[in-house]
This record gives sequence, structure tokens and C-alpha cells, in this order.
Amino acid sequence: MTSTNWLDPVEMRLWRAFLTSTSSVTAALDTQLKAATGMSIDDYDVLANLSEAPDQRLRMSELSQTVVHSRSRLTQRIDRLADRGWVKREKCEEDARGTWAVLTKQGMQTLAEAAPHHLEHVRANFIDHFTPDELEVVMTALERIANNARTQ
Amino acid sequence: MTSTNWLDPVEMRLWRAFLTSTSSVTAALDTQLKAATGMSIDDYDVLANLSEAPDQRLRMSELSQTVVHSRSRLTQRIDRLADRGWVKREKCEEDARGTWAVLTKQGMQTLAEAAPHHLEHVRANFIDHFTPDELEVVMTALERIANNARTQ
DNA sequence: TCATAGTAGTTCAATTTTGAACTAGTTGAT
DNA sequence: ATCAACTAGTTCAAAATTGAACTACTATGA
Repeated sequence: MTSTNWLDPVEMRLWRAFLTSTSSVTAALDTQLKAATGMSIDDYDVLANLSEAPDQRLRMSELSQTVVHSRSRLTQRIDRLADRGWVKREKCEEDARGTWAVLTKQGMQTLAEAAPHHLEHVRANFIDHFTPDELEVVMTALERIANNARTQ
Repeated sequence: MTSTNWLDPVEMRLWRAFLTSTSSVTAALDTQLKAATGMSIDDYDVLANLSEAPDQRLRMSELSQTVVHSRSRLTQRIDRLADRGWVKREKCEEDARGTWAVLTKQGMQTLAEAAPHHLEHVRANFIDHFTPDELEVVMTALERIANNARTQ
């Protein structure tokens, strides 16, 4: 972090495109999902991650990392999802400090109903705009970025 | 929006990588920028866009589109930036309904001080993880996504 | 020229996020 | 065994965002 290291025009375009595509795609999907199901894209993300976890459960701290939420933000999102009956908390046997966030049957069903509609929108707003070659390259590059961030 | 159209595994990986890289990169940069300057990444984004506009000014509605903010969200962000003396509002002559958001001299200076440090972090967290070939491909694809969203 | 519809921006209450402080349990060194 | 440092998760007040309702102005067209 020493010398000034400006971005060149192409780098700046990449950065701007990342910022804008990010915000606009998530905003569009959030609006669509809320209209269709009443849940936000962050709610969906939590439910989807739980649904794929062994025994449909994840520790709060692990879940907070995968959905990139602060601990308090996740605590309160789980509060709200629990109020709706989609998730419940369970005490952790191995570590008395810990809590499992567990997807309920009703949560699973709600997710299953929301998924097809949502995934259509993911296609329409995102996936369908890539060529197969691009898809591969962009996936590889963004996974590298995501992994780098996770290990910091 | 008819038949169920699940994502295949590669498409799902792309979508997940997009969601995660997005959240974690912006979270990291937001933390760094707040620690260094007290401004959020959204504040920075507003100031940077104003700084590049003709006469360092943009109409509220245009700015709200470029930074992907709702109108009320932008109104209140400009309120806060104005409280700090970094931006001011000016009446619009051509359209009496309109308002210009104008970067102040002090705002320009604050941005100039923040930029090198911030751009180093943009490099470290994002740009430097792409090969030159990837950079080109990802930029093209994400610009397409961003443009598509803008015209909807 | 009047009425209607539309656009620009703000306001306000309800919801969500932030971040520091807190409780409680675990780990590791002596 | 004990103490200090660490980790898991929650709480709370302050700050930010949401979205609908509102004011004020502009454009259209009969």
C-alpha cells in the first residue's frame, strides 16, 4: 500500500461493470422475489443454503460466512425467518455455546415453491446473457475472488 | 416464465460465485473505506460519479440510476453528504421540478485523498485476481448484464 | 385552455442493518 | 486446577433503507 496505483481504463470498466451489474441484478431479483413470495433475496439465500446442508442445518457462524452477513445481522434474519416458521433454532450438543439454524418442513416447502420462479429470473437477468465460453471464464474468475475473500 | 428451468451445476456455480464475490468484495472495501475516511462505498460511488460528470453535477434521477439507488435512498444519502459539506444541491433552471447534486470543492478534495488508498484495495481485493484475458472477457460479459438491467 | 396523466424529488413510518457491548462457554498455558 | 484469552451468539441503540404517499411541476391532447 505504498505508491499510487491508478486503475487503467479497462480495469476501471471492469470494476464499474462489477459494481453496477451486482447492484442491478440483485435489486431486480429482490423485487421479483418479494412480489412473488414476500421473502427477500437474502432470505432465499439463507433457506437455499440450509436446504443443501447435511440434515438441513448449519451453525450460525458458518451460515453467517456463507451468506456474508455480520453475526448480528444473521441473528436477526433468523429471528424473522423463525417467526415465519421457515427456520428454527436448535441447541448444539458438541459445543454449548453454539446454535444450529435448521430449515423446517414448512421452510423447505416454501423454498421449493419459490425456486422455479426465482431461478427463471436468475436466468433472465443473469445466466442467459453469457455465452458458454464466457460462463466458464467468468465462473472461474469469480470463484477465485470469492475464495480469496473467504480466506481473509 | 412457463416450464421449470433449473440451473445446471455450472450455471449454479456461476450464480453462487457472483453472489458471494459481490458481497464479500464490497463488504471488505466498505470496511476499509470507512476505517480510512469515514465514508461508505456507496458514498464513494456517488462522489466518484459526480467528479466525472460535466461541471461535477448530475440530476438526482440520473445519479440514482447510475448508483442503483431508489429515489428516497439517494435523497437521504445526498442529505448526509451535504451535511458533511461534500455535496450541495442546486435548483435546476431547465426544469423547475429538478435538482442538481453538485460535488463541492471540499468533496472533490476528500475524494482525491480517498482515491489512491481505495483503489489499492480495489486492486488487492478484485482486479489483481484476473489474468489479462479474463479481465477482458469478464468486463464484456458484466457490461452486457449491467446494460440489460439498465434498460428494463 | 383546461384537464389528465406523467415525472422529479421529498417525506415519513416501518423495517433492516450496523457495530459495540454483553453473556456464556471453551481452550490452552502454566 | 486456574486464569487469561478466545469463540459463539445475542442484545441494544443509532443509522440506513424501504416503499408508499405526498407536493410540485411539465407534457399531452381534445
